[in-house]
Amino acid sequence: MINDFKHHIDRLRSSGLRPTKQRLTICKVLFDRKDTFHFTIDKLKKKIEKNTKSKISLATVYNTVHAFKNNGYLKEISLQGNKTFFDTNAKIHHHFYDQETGDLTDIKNEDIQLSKLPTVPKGKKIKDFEVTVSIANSFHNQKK
Amino acid sequence: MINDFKHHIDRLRSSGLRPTKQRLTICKVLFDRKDTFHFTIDKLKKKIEKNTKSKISLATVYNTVHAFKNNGYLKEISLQGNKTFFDTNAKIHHHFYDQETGDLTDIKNEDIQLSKLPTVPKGKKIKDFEVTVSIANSFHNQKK
DNA sequence: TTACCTGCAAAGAGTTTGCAGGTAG
DNA sequence: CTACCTGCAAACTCTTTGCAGGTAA
Repeated sequence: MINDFKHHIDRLRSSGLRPTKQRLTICKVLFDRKDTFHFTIDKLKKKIEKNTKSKISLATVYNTVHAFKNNGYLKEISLQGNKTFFDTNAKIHHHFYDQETGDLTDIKNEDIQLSKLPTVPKGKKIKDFEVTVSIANSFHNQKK
Repeated sequence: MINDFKHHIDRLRSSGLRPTKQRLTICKVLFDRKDTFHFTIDKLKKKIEKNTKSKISLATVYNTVHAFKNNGYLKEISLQGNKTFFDTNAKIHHHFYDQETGDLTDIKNEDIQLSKLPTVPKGKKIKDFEVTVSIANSFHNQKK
């Protein structure tokens, strides 16, 4: 369904974001796919440039990703390390994190179950929760 | 029990780490306390300098914290954002993360319960898992 | 004496910001 | 026309690295 941007245009407008060429490209890369997509800003920028065979400004990618996150299109993932990952699946779900390769994969919601959640501090409300399961090869020494 | 470093010296030696003045100071700040301590490298450096009224090199704090982490004295916490937090509680446990203040507090192990863990990819083993519960004031708008 | 450790400064990686020019409505 | 958006470059923050001098064993 090439050049079918209507859906994306409507969504952007409904969030008060102008449907610019760059934003529509980003929407296409992020959301016109079956699988969920885990990415860093840099990886996304490279993917866009590969797909479109043209350049996009880093600042634009940052701005757009943050706008999409603030509007609930994307979710930022909690991870060790100082790289920021985002996920096109904005619903509550969980991840395997491979300590050796850095790979991130979704855990299907039915494959993990919290039977008890703690009571939250007074005046606060649970906004989200996230389980990260760190994995490695069986022979891996965790100390390094 | 001021100046009682024996316990720390023994532990450092058993990990192949020389018990230097700086490392003992860091041990004292991190482990001679009842409560668990959540910190960034920078926060730890400032705390050390306040306690000892003298300077310590940033590189030394980094080196030491990483050595302690690799030897299992400390645990790195999975969080959103690009700041690295460590925890003096190296056992499996979980956190509340306050989206507004950035505060991190422990969730007691008995207050949270996973009744089901997913099967891991072939050849891999679970090394750790961590639940992060994001909280905010009840009137907080998650989109910002 | 030798291997390891510390401190300093420089370099690196990732992210944010300021602003001039461009574009959607 | 006006507010918003993009691209560039500079600035910032956090982390890592190289190396000379110092210290534990």
